[in-house]
Amino acid sequence: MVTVTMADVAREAGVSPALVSLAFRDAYGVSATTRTRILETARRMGYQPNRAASRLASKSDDTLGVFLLDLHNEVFADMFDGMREAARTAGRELVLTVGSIGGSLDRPALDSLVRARVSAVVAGGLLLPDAELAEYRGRLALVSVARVVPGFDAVASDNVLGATLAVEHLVRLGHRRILHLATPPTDGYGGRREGYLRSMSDARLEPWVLTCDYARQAAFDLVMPLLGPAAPDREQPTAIFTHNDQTALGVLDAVHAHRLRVPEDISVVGYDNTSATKPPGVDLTTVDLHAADLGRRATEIAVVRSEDPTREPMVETFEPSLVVRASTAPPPKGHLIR
Amino acid sequence: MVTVTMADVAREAGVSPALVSLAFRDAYGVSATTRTRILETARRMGYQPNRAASRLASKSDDTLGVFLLDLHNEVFADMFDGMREAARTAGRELVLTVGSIGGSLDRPALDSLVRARVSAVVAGGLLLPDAELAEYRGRLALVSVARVVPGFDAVASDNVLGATLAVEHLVRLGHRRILHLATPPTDGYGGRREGYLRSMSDARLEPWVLTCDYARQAAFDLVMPLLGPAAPDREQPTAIFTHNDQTALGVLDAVHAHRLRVPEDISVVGYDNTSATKPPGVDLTTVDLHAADLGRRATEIAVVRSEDPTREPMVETFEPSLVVRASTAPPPKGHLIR
DNA sequence: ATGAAAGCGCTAACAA
DNA sequence: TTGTTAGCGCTTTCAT
Repeated sequence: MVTVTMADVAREAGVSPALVSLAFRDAYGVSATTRTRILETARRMGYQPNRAASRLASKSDDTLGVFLLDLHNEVFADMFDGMREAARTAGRELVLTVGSIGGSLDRPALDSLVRARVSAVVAGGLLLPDAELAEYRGRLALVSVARVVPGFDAVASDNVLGATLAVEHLVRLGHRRILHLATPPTDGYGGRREGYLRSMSDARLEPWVLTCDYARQAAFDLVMPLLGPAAPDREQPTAIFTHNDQTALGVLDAVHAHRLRVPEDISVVGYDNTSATKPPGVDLTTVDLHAADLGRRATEIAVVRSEDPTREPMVETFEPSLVVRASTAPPPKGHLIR
Repeated sequence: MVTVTMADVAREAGVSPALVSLAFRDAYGVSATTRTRILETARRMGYQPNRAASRLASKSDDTLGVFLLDLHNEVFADMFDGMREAARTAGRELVLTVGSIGGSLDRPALDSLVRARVSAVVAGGLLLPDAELAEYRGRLALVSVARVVPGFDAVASDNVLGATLAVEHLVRLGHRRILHLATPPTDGYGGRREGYLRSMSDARLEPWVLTCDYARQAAFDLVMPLLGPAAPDREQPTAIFTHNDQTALGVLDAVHAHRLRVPEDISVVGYDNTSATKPPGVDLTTVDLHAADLGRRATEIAVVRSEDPTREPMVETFEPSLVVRASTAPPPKGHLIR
């Protein structure tokens, strides 16, 4: 591979390397004509600055790191859209690392970003416990998206509110046996479960929580046995509220597998409002996390943070909203009378 | 942010920086005891090597770049799974860049990888024309996934075969009016369209091709007017074969919106075998691209390539396979008699 | 407006 | 087995 260096460009353009550097970062003090000549020469030679070298030489670095938990969950694609938009606006580059559903890749991914010496990291879907994340304090400027991590910046969403909106919607429709598929207990993600429990209690209803992995298949496997005709009638939920859309889709899969109808036989509410919930065939009622907005705002904060690493951590909280679609309706008559 | 350097660790461990460097890359010639002491000290201090510095100092770099077209399309998540597995096996780090559906971000993303001076790039879903990619020859070691790019390594899939499998399956079921939703004409992605045209011709059927963007919504919008009762009967397809799963899902959306049934009223075949096609409610017949396998193999080749940038470009071609599910059946009787 | 020179944190000979 | 030294390709004073 032929690699063009700044010195090559300088020689070709008949100037000093320093001037090329200045021209590329359009600093003041380079005459317009020389600048154009330098840039033109560089373009002709296919020169791209060596980022490793510039990062090393300059104290400040303009690239931001991104961590996303799982590419198979579209909510992270939504977040990324927002991040990219904000990065573009701020003129920052983004380097992406990816975790995995179990959370076992959180650490390797973050360490990789530490090694890359990015000026700040925007992280969506971190699963590492607060205590372990604390080890990164002072070593990595981190902005957490959709989860509050003590000691770090965060752009959060009011999950308690989101769950409350969902449950109250179902209660208002007349549901009483509302099952909640909750995340495995992980630091920072308890809000949806908590909001569910609180709203159920407020409505004087008995809570029913099952813990469920993030994957569609996991929800399917978990719910299948609950819906069979074999299951005792009173145990059948009339509505299921899940902690994310993936699992809601898994629930729909199970419902369809039993040849039951949504919402006539059972109502389903998801969380995240990913695009897969929108199509006519799905039409899922869900809580909109506003993932792109969270990602955008978190990135803006990361920019600020990278310019001033010392200021106090800031936490901004967004409000989710309920998107009512066709997957929710009053429960079947038998259940209403009860 | 406190940043620990190699010199810090060396001082603390009472050795020279060079020895720390050796210890970290567990080279021969460092006594076991010193190595453990060094590593232990480093761990205690939270030291992570500065990758910018090591990349600069060493000619060879062990990180691979990844380009993925679009995070909203799960086929790229599948590819990435394979890439990551291979990278892990080879002990390489991965840095990810993301493009966008229109292809307008291909260049910025690739340039970013050039600036990062990664040793090789594995690219899935490149949309840049062959001629423009040619500019990167000699400047970027590129392994293209699922597309052949002249002058570069590639792990391709036999798209002509894939389309043939799909069409022959439909023809065998008795379909005659088979619509194909093809990609916009882009270098390297003509195979599916070509395979469709050839198989239709072989079956003495009239081809019917509409060009359709990659997105689910685009397919929905395109197909909606074709399925309405208002549409002249003879113009209604009995089967639709799409260039990817996203668009197939869009077709299903449109079919459902018209309250038509799959496969009784119309058959649908997708392409990619992403996980969203598998659930009971979807159960889409599709061509399996084996995306993870492609990604894995491409990454293995990238490793080889980065160790020997001079060898001839190699192209490996995988065979797709047809996954028959519930979205295909013989056409409605009326059409059979015709 | 431009150039010279030092140094960022590492690696890679070469010495010891 | 360990230390010394000279860069890697940039940025950044400081001169000119």
